[in-house]
Amino acid sequence: MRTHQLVLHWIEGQLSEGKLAVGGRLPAERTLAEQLQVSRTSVREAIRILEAMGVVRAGVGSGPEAGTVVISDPTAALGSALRLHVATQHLPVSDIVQTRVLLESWAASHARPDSPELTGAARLLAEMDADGIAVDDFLALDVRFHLALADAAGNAVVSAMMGSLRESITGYASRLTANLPDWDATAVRLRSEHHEILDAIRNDDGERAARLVASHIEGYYREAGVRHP
Amino acid sequence: MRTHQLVLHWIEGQLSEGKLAVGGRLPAERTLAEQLQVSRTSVREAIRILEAMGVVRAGVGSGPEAGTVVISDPTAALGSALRLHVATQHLPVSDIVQTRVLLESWAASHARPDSPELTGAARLLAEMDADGIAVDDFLALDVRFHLALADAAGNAVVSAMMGSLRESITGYASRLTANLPDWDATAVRLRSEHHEILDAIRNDDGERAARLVASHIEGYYREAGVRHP
DNA sequence: CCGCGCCTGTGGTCTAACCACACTCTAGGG
DNA sequence: CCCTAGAGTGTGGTTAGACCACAGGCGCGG
Repeated sequence: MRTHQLVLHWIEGQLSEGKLAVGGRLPAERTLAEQLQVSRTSVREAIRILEAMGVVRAGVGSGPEAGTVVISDPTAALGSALRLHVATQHLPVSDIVQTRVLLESWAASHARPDSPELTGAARLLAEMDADGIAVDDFLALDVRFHLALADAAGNAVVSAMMGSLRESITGYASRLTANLPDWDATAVRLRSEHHEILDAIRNDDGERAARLVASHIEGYYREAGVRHP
Repeated sequence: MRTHQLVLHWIEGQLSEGKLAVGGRLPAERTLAEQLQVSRTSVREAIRILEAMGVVRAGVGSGPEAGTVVISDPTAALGSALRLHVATQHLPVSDIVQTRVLLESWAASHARPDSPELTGAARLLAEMDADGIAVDDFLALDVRFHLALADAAGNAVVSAMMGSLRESITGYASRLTANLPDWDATAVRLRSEHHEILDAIRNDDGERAARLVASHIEGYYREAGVRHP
């Protein structure tokens, strides 16, 4: 076993045993290196991996923002991993879109009508209704709206996966707008579809919401010229 | 931006531009460090992250197995990320199981009856029917059977996510068997359910297959005493 | 012609030093 | 007495240079 993996396992063990929890701090790199009888280099490699996985955050200086503290940001890890694999062209974008439809339909049909996330979603829709909103701003709000819907279903894994799927194709989706024949017309349609989806969820009609979400997403990509299997 | 991120972006750029593809080799660490005008340490930190993400594999010595070569193993990345976050107890196991049901039902209903993966799945079932098979061997085959079903749907993202979900709770699932009142009886039931699922897929009855898969998984966890939302 | 070592280049690890940063303490002046 | 400017301390960030184990390739000797 390589040295940094030893450090990794030690930290994972501390997490599993509850000796290290979200918000807690790892020992300083030099201290940890001495404790585990390895070099600081190896400790740092392990911490880098944990950082990339969204498990810790490293901060310089001193004070509350400093040191290596345990966080929990699964979305970051999954997102960058997916993005990299999309770059290797071993994860087709069409598969990502298809998975997104699957997850998001499920979330829509399981979203709780009275969840606070839906209130946030409604606020986002109001912002998107503003006149003369820029395309990029609209898309940013759109992402947040869809994530809010996913969160409303109350499944952390589905939320994280949804977020990571979106993150991994953000650049791609934004380039897609160039393919649209008439952005303004599309924006009008997207707005009304958003409202329909939200209404369906609030009326506790999960099945309809799921159908609407699926056709909403697939319709967008079809209009932008993406093939679906 | 930190130094290792610069290296990371450079490599990701090479991947996106197609100058680096699966099977290709990265320049040697010392060479890359000189090219990018950074220290070898920083290069190594970037490579460690890519390795953890399942994007490269590092091998010592010389020959075909040596050097840092580009691979594509999204499952590894997602799996270890999920496992770590489960360790932080910010991803409830019940959410993972629920997501697994969602993905696997979808896969069962979209699996192509004539796909080669199903032949492999059938072979796995035959192995599981062997008399006196050890519990751990049975479970290992079970994992492979379910993954084969997921692969049969032909969506790389769903396959990777399924694999990572299974990996992240392997240890957990194996501990669960201790909760079962009568393993032998359970094993008999699981075997017959597996055959039913496979038959449904082969008869092109995706809807039935999805239902069977869902109750198969949920039934197992219920019997082992796991609560579902 | 074959086989045994040396050579080379790879990643793996370690040490030791320096930097930038941000808080904390302290000594000095008002 | 209070406030402020400075030194002090501990954090991660980065670098240079050295050594190790490994595995294939090459050349020399049998």
